[in-house]
Formats: sequence, C-alpha cells, structure tokens
Amino acid sequence: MDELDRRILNRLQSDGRCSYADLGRLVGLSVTAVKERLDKLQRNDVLRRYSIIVDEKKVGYGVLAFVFIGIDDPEDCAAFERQMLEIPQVQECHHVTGGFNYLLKVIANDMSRLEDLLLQRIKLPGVVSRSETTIVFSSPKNSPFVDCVANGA
Amino acid sequence: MDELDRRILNRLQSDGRCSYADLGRLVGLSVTAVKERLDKLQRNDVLRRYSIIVDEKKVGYGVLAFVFIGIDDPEDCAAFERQMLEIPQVQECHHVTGGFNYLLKVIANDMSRLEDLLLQRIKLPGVVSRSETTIVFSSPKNSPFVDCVANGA
DNA sequence: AGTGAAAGATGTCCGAA
DNA sequence: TTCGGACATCTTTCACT
Repeated sequence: MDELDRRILNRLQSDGRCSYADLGRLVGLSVTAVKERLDKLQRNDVLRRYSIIVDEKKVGYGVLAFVFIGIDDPEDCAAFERQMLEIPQVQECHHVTGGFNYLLKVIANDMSRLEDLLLQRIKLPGVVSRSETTIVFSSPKNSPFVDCVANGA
Repeated sequence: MDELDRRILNRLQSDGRCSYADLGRLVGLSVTAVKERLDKLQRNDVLRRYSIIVDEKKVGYGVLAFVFIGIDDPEDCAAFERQMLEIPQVQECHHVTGGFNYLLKVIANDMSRLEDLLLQRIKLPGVVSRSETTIVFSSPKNSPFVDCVANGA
C-alpha cells in the first residue's frame, strides 16, 4: 500500500464508478496497473466492497439513536451480539470501555418504532441490565469517508 | 419509491458494481427502466453516491472512539461544527439529547494520535467545557448498510 | 509492477409505445 | 414508465517488458 493506492481509494470513496482510465490519469498509471492494484487491495480486504450511500431519512428512517447497553453476566455477551447481528436497524454494535459494555447505532422509522425495537428486541430480559439512549437531533457530519491520505502511516 | 426501488438500492449497497442487466433480472425490469429509476433516485438524493467500503484498520486507523462534547455557550456551537467538518478523522458529528451537546465518531492511527487530536483540535479552549471519551475494543457489527426493504414505510 | 491491444460486457442515448 | 436497438465506453484478459 503506497501513496498511489491511497489516492485511488480516496477517489473511489467519493466516486465509486470512477473508471480505471480516470483513476489511471489521476495517479499516472495505465488502466491495467490500476485494475491490478485494485484487485490486490480487494484480495487483501483493504477494499471490502463497492457500494452506494443511501439517504436514511429519504428511505423512511427518520430517527437515529445511540444506545449504551450494560450486561452484568459476561456469559450473555455472545448471545447479545448474535441478536444484534440479526436486527437490520442496528447498524453498529461496538464493544466499548466505560460503565457500559456495548454502544449501538440504531435507526428507526420513528420514535414509536424505536421504542418497540428497544423494548422488544434489544433490551433482552435477563441479559441487558441497564441501557442509556441518546437521540440524535441532527447530524452536521455523517459520512463513512475514511481518508486514506491524511493518515500518518 | 416503491418495492422495486428498495430492492435495487439494497442490492447496490451490497454490490455497488451490479450491472443494470443484473438489477433488471432481480426486479423484472429492462436495463433502461432500471437506469431511469436510478437516475431519478440520484436526482432526488435518495441515492447520495456510489462508493467503496474501506477497512479502516488496514489503512492505518487502529483506534475508534466515541466522544461526547459539552458546550456551555450556544453561540459557540456553529464554530465547533465548522471545525469538526474540517477534521477527516471526525467521521460523524451528531447534535444530541442528554447531558452533552454533541457525539463524535472519531478514528485515529493509535491512542497517541487520538490523544493529540482530542487535545489540540477537538477540545477547543473556551468552547468545549466538558467531554467524555469511550474507546471501542472491537466491533461485532459495523456496517453502513441501510435496509430499504425491512422498513415499515 | 508495469504496458498496450483486442475482445467481450456494460453504460448510455434514442425513438416508440 | 417502460421497452429494445445502436453506439460509445469500460472491464478484462493476454502477451510482453
């Protein structure tokens, strides 16, 4: 992974359809060289996948929330994680430091749906002992962009 | 936006390079009809952009953290938001409910870089009065996938 | 690791229903 | 909105440096 790979990855994050020819012009390589580099980056799972970015609000998810989860018995953690993997509205589930065990990023159609989701599928009885929900008013910044260039490595 | 659009958006999220022909077969439409729908979804900003998903760890970001920020003077909020927009390592900045004002999602090369980032560019003197940082050990789930189908709308 | 050229697949534009 | 066809562009492979 050199500077050229990083520039290519940055470009594709902002335009996933940028052609090999355009990428080549950007970094000064031929079409074939660019493709070879991307194939290798994909084999090494640096490039996980090509995708699109969808506006959550416009497809019906009006509410975004972060939920801290406390689990007293460490034996329950595996089951909890399995459950989180199955709920599409749970976009992220992080194992974290601090007074709680997990931090979830959750999207829902509206407050009422979020309430249902938390009560029925997330705060599992006998597993989740405590939780703390933070609702997002608005997001001045919400972009999955990973800057591969502005990176000390 | 109907069921067909939603199925197309879901497919493109998991494979951003899926061809119009394949998408057409998936939903029972012609190449042209699929393109026309996607053009419209993009004009309406439902489809924000095509992109790629990069492994943060593999490009050098070994640390992920969530940082709550408290700002006492509401007049300082605009300046704070402007600053967050300029820091690539701040992936998300949410205005939130609860005891703090903002919740940030931050990536950094290592703990030392995170420390520098927080002290020098995020906890602005005279603006940020309190902060609370939660470090992520691991992420059982960390996918920007927005399920457009499993959606009551 | 890099290149150019050829072949096949895909994106894009058009006129029509 | 949808379709099929024609043309331009892109992806992919190959032989070679």
